[in-house]
Amino acid sequence: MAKPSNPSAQTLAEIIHQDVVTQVQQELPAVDTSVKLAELFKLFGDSTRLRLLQCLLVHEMCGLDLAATLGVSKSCISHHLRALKIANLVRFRREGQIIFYDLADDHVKQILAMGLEHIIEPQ
Amino acid sequence: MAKPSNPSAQTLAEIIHQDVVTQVQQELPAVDTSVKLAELFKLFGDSTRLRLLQCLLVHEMCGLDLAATLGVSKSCISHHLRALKIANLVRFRREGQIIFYDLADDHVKQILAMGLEHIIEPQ
DNA sequence: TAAACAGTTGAACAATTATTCAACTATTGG
DNA sequence: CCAATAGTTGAATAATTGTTCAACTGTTTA
Repeated sequence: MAKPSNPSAQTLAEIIHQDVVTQVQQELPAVDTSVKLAELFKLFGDSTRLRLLQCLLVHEMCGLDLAATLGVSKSCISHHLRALKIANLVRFRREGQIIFYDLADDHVKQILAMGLEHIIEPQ
Repeated sequence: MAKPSNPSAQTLAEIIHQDVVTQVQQELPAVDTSVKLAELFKLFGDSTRLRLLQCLLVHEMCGLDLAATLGVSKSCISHHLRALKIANLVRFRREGQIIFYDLADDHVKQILAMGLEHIIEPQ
C-alpha cells in the first residue's frame, strides 16, 4: 500500500529455521489469492461501508435512505455500493428510479457474525 | 477515512422510506461496535498482513523467518505483528532471543476460511 | 415534453497507512 | 562483560483511499 518503492531491500532478513520456512512456502496460497482475499476483507474494513452492510442485514434499502441513515452523501453511498457490487457482496433490483440493495449471499452475514464474535469474546 | 472535513453537509439526503429507515436505525449496532468491527477486518485487509496470518496458519514462526518468507523487512513484520497482537489475533512465546508467533484462536482461521469460500464461489 | 428526482461519475482533497531506514533494546553465547 | 543477533520504535515518505462537490444520466410523472 505504501512505499513499495526502494527496490534494493537493504535489510533482507536471514532465514533462521529453514525447515519451517520451506514447509510454509509450500503450503502458502498463491500471492494472487492472498491479494484477492485482502481486497475482500478491505471492503469490510471501513466503518461506513461496514455499517452500510449492517443496514442491509436488517432490510433491503435504497441509496438515499442509506445515505440519510449513515449521515453521508448519496455520492459516497454510490461509490461504496459500486465496490460492494463488484465484489458480489450486494445485489440490487430496480423499481422505477429507485434501486433497492440487499446482501448478496450468506457469506457476508457469516463473515460479519464471525467478526462480531471475536470482538465480543476477546479472550 | 478521508475528508470528514466539510461540516455543513450540503447534500443531505432525504429519507424516502421512513418505515424502513426507522426499523434499520433501531436494529443497527452502536456506531462504536461498527468501528471496532471495521478495525478488526482492516487487519485482514492488507495482503502482507493477511499473508503473515496465512503463514501462521501453517506453522508458528519467528519474526525473521516471516520477513524472509514474505520478502519484507523485519521492521515491517514487527509493525504488523504489534497490530495483530493488540487485536488478539496472534499469540507468542519467547525462546531466548527468538519470539515465536502463532494464531490466537479459531476465529482467525474461520474468518480466513469464510473469506476464501466467498472468493472461490463468487455467486 | 419538461420537470423532478434517484443514482452515477470523476476530479480534488484530506487523511490514513504500509513500508523502509536508522538507531535502539533485550537476550544469549563466548 | 562483550559481541552478536532478534526484535522494537519512531520518523519519514509514498501510496492508497474515503469523502465531497458539481455536473451528469436515466427513469418517471405531471
